[in-house]
Amino acid sequence: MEQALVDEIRAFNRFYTDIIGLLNRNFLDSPYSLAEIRVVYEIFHQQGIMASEIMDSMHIDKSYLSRILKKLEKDGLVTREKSGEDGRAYLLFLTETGKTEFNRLNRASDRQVVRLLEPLSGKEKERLVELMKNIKRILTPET
Amino acid sequence: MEQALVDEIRAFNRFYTDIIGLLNRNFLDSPYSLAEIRVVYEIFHQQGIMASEIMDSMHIDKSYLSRILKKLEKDGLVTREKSGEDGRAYLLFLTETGKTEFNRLNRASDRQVVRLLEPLSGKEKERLVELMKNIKRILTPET
DNA sequence: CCTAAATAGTTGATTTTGTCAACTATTTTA
DNA sequence: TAAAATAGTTGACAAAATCAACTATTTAGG
Repeated sequence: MEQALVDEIRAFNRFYTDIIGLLNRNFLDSPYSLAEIRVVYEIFHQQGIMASEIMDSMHIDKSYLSRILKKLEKDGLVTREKSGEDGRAYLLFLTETGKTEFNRLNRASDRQVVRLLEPLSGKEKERLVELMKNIKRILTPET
Repeated sequence: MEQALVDEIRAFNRFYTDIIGLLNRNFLDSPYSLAEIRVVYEIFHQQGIMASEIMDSMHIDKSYLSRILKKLEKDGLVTREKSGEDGRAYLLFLTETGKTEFNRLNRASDRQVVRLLEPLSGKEKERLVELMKNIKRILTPET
């Protein structure tokens, strides 16, 4: 095992965990938890998704998810309708309110990203995004 | 605000949150929480650190940290001694047991990293680590 | 085609994680 | 040298997450 590589990756993970923590911190003074926001994100990006799919992608307990969805529905961010194909399942959708709220939440986080980028030159910003794209490319298995 | 850049960074964060989640998942079937492991990490890397310093770097409530330290001390991973310079403070150290345990915890996580790297060629691995180093360099403010 | 196993989702009970306020004991500031 | 700030602890509580048991439906195998 190439321990040096593994160590570097561990170091990066620790470093980047802090960055993500910084950017997530302002979600925390919204009325929603990170898990709840993440659920909204999943539905935003895949209208009509089933709870069990969210459960798989988030690695979250189905009972916990069920309660999160109940709250989001109560708050009017999410609606569900019975699946035609599977009588046990519901299809989840963001309401207009849900979409608006999702964008509102992201704007606060975006401001934080902008603050993070502030000290960088235009060239550095471009380069950063290039690097990120490349990491994604390498770590995303070919289809 | 360069929205395209911000969007890319948001996408990367979401992507990398999943990676970190994957790598952290096997910490979760250790007897320690991520917060506890992180505290051990901080002490490992700075023997003699004070609780208040950990509190600042982890953005964790001091009462919560106090209880984590109590548990780690009870388990024999951490010891503390009164600071000579500040009569209110304690200096924290990992015991040999603590160091051993910290390495044991990391080994499980390392195996997961190796698994993640498996599908990559040697060249891709090198490149990945290069990219990570560059991101760190860009995002770390000059001293 | 019909029973057994698997899956989607809910609910109740509980544990774990994290926060808040109040407190003691020191140290710093002005 | 009194007032404010800081290090850390404790008790009470709230939020987040898990576990087991359950209903209802669907899928798989004999």
